[in-house]
Amino acid sequence: MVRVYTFNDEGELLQEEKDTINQLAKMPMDMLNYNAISVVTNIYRVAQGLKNKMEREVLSKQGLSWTSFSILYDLWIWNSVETKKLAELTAVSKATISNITKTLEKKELVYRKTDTRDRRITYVIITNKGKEVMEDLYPKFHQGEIEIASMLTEKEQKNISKLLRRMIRQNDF
Amino acid sequence: MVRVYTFNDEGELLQEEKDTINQLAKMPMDMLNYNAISVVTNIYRVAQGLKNKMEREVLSKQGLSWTSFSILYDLWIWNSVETKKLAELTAVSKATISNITKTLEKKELVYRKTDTRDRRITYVIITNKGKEVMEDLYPKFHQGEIEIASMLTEKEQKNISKLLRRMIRQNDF
DNA sequence: GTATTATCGTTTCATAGCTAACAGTTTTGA
DNA sequence: TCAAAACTGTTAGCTATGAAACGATAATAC
Repeated sequence: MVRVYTFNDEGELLQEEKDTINQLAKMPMDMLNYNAISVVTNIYRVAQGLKNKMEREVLSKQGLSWTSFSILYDLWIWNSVETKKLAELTAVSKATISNITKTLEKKELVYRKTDTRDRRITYVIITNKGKEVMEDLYPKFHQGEIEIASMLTEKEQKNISKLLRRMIRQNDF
Repeated sequence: MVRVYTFNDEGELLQEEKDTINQLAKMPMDMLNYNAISVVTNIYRVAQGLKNKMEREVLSKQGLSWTSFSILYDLWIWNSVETKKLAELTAVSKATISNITKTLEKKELVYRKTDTRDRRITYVIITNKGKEVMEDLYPKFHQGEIEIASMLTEKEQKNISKLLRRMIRQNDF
């Protein structure tokens, strides 16, 4: 759960940090936007926390990483997806997809198949064993999501989702 | 920017996905908590987006990863920190700290020093070159934070931070 | 119709990240 | 006192991650 700043209990940046930034970065304290710092830091911390929680409590049961699980989930939904499409969907590099697919293939959860017409294209296809793994993991994964979000009321959940989607859209994430 | 679910423009899960989950995971659609799905997915997506943006637009100038930057930031503030403390602060394993510290040492941004009294303890200390790197990077990093958060009003920024901090506290992230 | 260009996936090489094993050091306990 | 236990950091061995180079294939241009 990597984080940059140190906050106190009220979510305020420590005075010592403010002073250091002021002196060392030659940035007067009134040039620092504390709200922006807080938004970015807290989003990242929650994201890392939930990734770690899921990998530790759910995905480790099947020896899968978050990204492996994401890819296997896509294949569970779509059955067969081109390597290139997987890279776009999960927004990791094609090299990473290549590696992860290799790992999933070693576990016999997926297999590869070259397109017969355009032989540059490779499809990745989920196996029955892969489907069984997802049938086992998905309900537990979703339970984890519910737990994590349960710290907010339904209204708050809708609200935070709306704000996050705006950030995604306008920042082109 | 790894993500699991596919949403349409309104932030709704695709019907095809609902059906698949329903059939394959034997989870009736009314057992799925869409708000929880949305919260978790969108938080993760924003986090990955901001990490990628920072690494691409800011940190790559000095060849630093997000975690390397976090560690160097801590050292910039505190000057000298024990390896063990760095692992706690950044919440990565001590093995990772060992590796990253080695990389930072190779770049001459930090150096190590063994405690003279308790020789099990190793301090990591920032060099002048490390400080110069932070003086260069930090203002650009903070500018990136401001940009990302600027998609929200000040009131929304305060609100989302409050909700995220509650998730951090109650989930023990 | 062939040469150039574009596309796709893998490989290579580097860092990041984890768990487990290890080595050295200090503390504890009887 | 000194052997056992606890602590700290590194190493070993694995997967994940990306950029760049590469090899194979297909599309384009002339």
